[in-house]
Amino acid sequence: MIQKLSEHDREKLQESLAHSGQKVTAQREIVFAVLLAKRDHPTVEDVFQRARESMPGLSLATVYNCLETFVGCGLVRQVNHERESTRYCPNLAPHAHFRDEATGHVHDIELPPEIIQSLRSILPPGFNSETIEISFHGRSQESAPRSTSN
Amino acid sequence: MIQKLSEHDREKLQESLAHSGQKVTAQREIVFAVLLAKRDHPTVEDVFQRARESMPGLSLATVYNCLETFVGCGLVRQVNHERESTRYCPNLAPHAHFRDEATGHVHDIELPPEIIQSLRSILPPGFNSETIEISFHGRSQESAPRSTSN
DNA sequence: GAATGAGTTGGAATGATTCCAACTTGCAAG
DNA sequence: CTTGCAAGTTGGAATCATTCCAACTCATTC
Repeated sequence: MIQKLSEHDREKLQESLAHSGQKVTAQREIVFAVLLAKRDHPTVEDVFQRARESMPGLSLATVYNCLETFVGCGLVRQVNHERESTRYCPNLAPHAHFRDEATGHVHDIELPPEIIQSLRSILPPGFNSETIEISFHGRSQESAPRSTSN
Repeated sequence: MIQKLSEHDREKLQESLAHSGQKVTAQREIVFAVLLAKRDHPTVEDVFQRARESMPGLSLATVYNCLETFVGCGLVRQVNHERESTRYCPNLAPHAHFRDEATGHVHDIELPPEIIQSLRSILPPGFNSETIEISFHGRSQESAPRSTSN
């Protein structure tokens, strides 16, 4: 069961939505809360399942709508990997993604500003980029058994 | 109509396929030739249309099969952008992609090795990345009218 | 020249996403 | 109030890229 939004998060939601002429609804609150509660880059289906625990009547279409709305007003980012289901991420700081091919998990990798700068600098003249997406693909030790010595 | 493969390209095809125990077929030759002929990151459907001009009986399933085979033996790369159709790219040098949101075109951006190095260096310990994908998203001046003064 | 196996084929199946028309809700104007 | 509107929600149908599958082709080997 998902916790209600903190006052702070509700305000963020309210402001971002208002900014593009939209309203806070019960469904949007829950979907947003689900995203904040477990930042494991859930798919639409994941969000749907989790949100339904708090609101059994919620429909899948609404989850799609809410997520699209959030992306539109800059509250969350989409994360695509190959042709798999789209995942969603409420981390707004500039970051890359690391996709563990063993587990399928996605991890955020912080992106230092100088890297972003140097990436921009490799664009030939005449190319203006608004967004840069970086994704690593490999294996991490997350699922490997931890050394038992500590 | 697609030109036949050069001797050099046919050899590359033959070797890469042989390397993973597969054979050169007429269909694979044509599909490969299509990729080399126009490096505009075609979709499967694009490749299908172009290849059919030379081989009208070719089936879409075969184009999917050929492209998958090529990816498997390292002859071409897949390029995904959001949830659009997968595109294919025979440029094997390390490069990023720039996606022009006005035209939908994809451009290759050369990636200097030191950038790749510095990107690898931001991964926390325990993360081993085999591949890094970088895609820019914005507008280029490709379709803007050139200055008429030169 | 029959058997084998890789490759090809067309059509059916899948699965994520989008579309749509009906329904609900909150609110503002009469 | 209560009527009407606009925004949001809903479930189911439609879409579309991709995958699956079983039948077929073809070159090779015994």
